[in-house]
Amino acid sequence: MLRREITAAIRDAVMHELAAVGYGRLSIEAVARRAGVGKTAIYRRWSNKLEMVLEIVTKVAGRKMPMPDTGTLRGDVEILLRILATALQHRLASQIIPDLLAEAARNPQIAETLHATLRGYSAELGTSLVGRAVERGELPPGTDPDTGVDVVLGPLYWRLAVARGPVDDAYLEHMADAVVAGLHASAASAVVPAVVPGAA
Amino acid sequence: MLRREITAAIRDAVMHELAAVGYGRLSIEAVARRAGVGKTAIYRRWSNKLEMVLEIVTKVAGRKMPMPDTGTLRGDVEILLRILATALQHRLASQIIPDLLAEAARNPQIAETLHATLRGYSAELGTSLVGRAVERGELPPGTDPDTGVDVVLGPLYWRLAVARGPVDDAYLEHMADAVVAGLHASAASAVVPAVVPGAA
DNA sequence: GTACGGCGGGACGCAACCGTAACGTCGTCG
DNA sequence: CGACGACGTTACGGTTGCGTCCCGCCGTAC
Repeated sequence: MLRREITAAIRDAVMHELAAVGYGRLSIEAVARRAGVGKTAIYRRWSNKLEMVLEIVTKVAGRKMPMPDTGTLRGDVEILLRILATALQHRLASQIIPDLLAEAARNPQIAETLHATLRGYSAELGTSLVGRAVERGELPPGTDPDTGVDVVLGPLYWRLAVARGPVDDAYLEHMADAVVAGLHASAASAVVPAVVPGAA
Repeated sequence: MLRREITAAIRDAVMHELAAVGYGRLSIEAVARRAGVGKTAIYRRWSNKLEMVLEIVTKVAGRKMPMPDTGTLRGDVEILLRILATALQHRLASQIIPDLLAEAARNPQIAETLHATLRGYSAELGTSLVGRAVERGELPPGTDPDTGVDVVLGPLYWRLAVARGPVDDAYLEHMADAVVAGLHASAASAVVPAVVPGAA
């Protein structure tokens, strides 16, 4: 029976170590040191650095993201931006996420795991955000949810994770306006003809 | 007199090694091996892994980005998206850029160098793209160039470097429409009052 | 009370790198 | 021709990490 507190300590140490040195430099010994644990305890649970990191990260990332329905597209977008901004400003997340994304560019197994998770979020987000807007009549049917997700998440991710610029309330407000306008425009320009019932 | 061909071989090897294993795992010995060069030749040029990478990367990134003036905001945006899409799909760039960005999150010196370069591009882009649109009357005066840059670059970066989804001509067209709309909206919602001469 | 199993600690042999130093080679300049 | 300097090679001692093994400790279940 593996002791839970030990497992928890290891998970915690992995996340911090990941943030501190990145996946490439992460060593089992450093994790053990930080967790105050013997290497044995780690190898008893996972057989690989890769396996260990993937299991731990997916377990963390698997937590459901809240996706409230505010009743308007603008409201949904704004709340989503706020959630994302908060998440991306957490110390651990802001270091681990870009690191794993970079690592995914060269490790197929990490890429698969990461992008599966991301696809999950995106799909959920696309259907709930764009889908509900379509139902409300705020966006035309046939709007592409994927493109919509890019428009919503891209700018804020760029600012927070790439440019590392400041984000305040006013910025989020303006961005929400811009995003909603962008959604309308991308929907309008997507000349995907609606399915006409009975047509050949 | 250090031999140029050797220096060039080392530069090349560093870029490839950076793409293959990332900054964290990059070793001088591996660079020397790949370049077909002795370690001595490397230490004769740089004293550090950090110094070496920074010098090489900034030299590569320092190449001027073409920023044509098409006469319309829509045209400028579209051509910019095409340039960015091409750049981000290059094998080396698509692996090195995210890697260094992730590394920047924990190495102040890399962060400083990278963000200085990025600020340079952004400033140039903001003044030329947004600035010219303002001069033409396509955007209201007082439009924030920084927010504009986020709106323009963010979505495409997200799709190419994060979600790793496909990008074709149609996508770029829709995205250009969305971005232009977003720029208008963010400009309109930015209630930065124009400076009234003579006001208190 | 005894057997069991997870635990930390420590040591193992092996491999990769670090940064430096001492060679001998080769092209170039004078 | 001779000196010089950049080069590749090899070796150095030292560090770090790997994955495995054994030890003695300790709580729990029987």
